[in-house]
Amino acid sequence: MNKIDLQNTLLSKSQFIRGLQCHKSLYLHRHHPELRDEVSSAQQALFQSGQNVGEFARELFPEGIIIQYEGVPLSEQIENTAAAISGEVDTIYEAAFCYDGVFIKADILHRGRHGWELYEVKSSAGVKDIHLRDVALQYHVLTGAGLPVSKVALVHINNRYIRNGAVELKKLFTISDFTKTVAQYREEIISEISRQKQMLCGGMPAIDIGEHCTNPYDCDFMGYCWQHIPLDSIFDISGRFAQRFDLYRQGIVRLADVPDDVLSKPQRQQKRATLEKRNFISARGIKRFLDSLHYPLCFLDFECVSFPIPPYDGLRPYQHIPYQYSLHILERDGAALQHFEYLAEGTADHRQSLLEKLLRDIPPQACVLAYNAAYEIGRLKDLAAWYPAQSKKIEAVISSIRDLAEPFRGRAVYYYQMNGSYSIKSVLPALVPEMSYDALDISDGNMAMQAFLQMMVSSNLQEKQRLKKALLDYCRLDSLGMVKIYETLKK
DNA sequence: TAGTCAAACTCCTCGTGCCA
DNA sequence: TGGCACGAGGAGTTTGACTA
Repeated sequence: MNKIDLQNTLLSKSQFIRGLQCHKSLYLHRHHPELRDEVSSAQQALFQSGQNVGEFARELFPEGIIIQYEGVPLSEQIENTAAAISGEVDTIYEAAFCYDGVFIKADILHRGRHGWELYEVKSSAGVKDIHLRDVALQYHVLTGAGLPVSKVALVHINNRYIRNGAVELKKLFTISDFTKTVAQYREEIISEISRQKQMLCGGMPAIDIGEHCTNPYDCDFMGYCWQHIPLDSIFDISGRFAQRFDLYRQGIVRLADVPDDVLSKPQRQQKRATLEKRNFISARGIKRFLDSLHYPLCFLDFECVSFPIPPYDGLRPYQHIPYQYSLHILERDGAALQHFEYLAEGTADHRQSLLEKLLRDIPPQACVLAYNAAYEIGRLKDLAAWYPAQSKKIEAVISSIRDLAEPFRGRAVYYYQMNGSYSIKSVLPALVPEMSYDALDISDGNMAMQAFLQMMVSSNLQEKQRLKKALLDYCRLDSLGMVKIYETLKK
């Protein structure tokens, strides 16, 4: 979008939504965009996936024209939209309008029997309150600009749809009619636009941090607004802690000042461990867990990818598809560690070959350890449903799975460096400081998913090899990290 | 973005004790 | 015996943390 044009436009739709969440965020976005937090690559990937859904949904109303916006001034986009409306065109994608100082782009605009129908596409699996305000704003602008609007609808993913053959758009997407609902928001939208315009003409609004910083979205300026929060604050307390902001407003910010009686038992443990820099270890709890294991021990970690639009038959939207695993095997105490792995290559459906290799790699009668095993169990159950002929073998693996996170979730082991978290990304550096994700190109599952997608589409052989190595390194570290955690527990 | 799980929370039922 | 208050315990719901 043209920057100069944006400055001339008082509000864009995304800015209005931002302002609904917090006026200060909108003010900073307009006057101090340099203070924005860095957007992670994983967030960018998610944003891009949302865009793809929007483009895919256009096929619900095919043969429309698109209002180009790359490098095109806003005024020209609006003129092109007006020309399309007055012509013979029945469907317009990215139609541009401006009214009341607000600029919007409508995902899909379709000429219906009784007027124009507005379809806003969301990649989520359901309708959220913020979506209604989004379309209410668009309705306000469209009708204000003189367009007769007969229908306002939200198009979102139907996550119960199961692909069977070519994607059936009418089943993949749910279209919910909110024509009557948006009218109820009219007064609210008009007064909010006025409030936001007034605010932008003045100084920065004095809005303190609060629940609005993360609801409905994480604010881009948290790094700026939250800089006065010290290390070891009430915001580091993990788990449910509804009084967080009540205490903050009473001036209680430091973890040390939080009264014990408002904390749960694990939270009190976290507070004590953090303040006294001490670890809590229950030898009995560890023994109970270790006694439930037996050799050969398999340490399994899956990496998965998911798409809003299912790429293969039998898949639901956003269902996780395993594309990689790393498996370390310890045959007996003191034996050499064996390693097996699988990484899909190319765009073909690789689920069956992954499953077959996995079932070959896991020895019979093994005890399989996974970290937060519910995730691995879920993927194995999916594989059993996709390939019923293998379901007995898969069920046997599932019944042998033990969760390595158990001693940490149950707080039999708590290191103060874990900061209330029991994820492997917190536990491993605390227990085994020499093992770190920092040195890797890929340091979490989202990055791995993005790298895998890049690897699939990249035509550069060198880049493919680099991504392949990074993916294998990352997944190997997860399962090897589990081995190290197990060894530390044994000590 | 979704799904899963466990913990925390809420709500309800039931038992107990007290009093009139 | 009935009415009320209170607490314990269970069931159901919500939330947060986790995975990708």
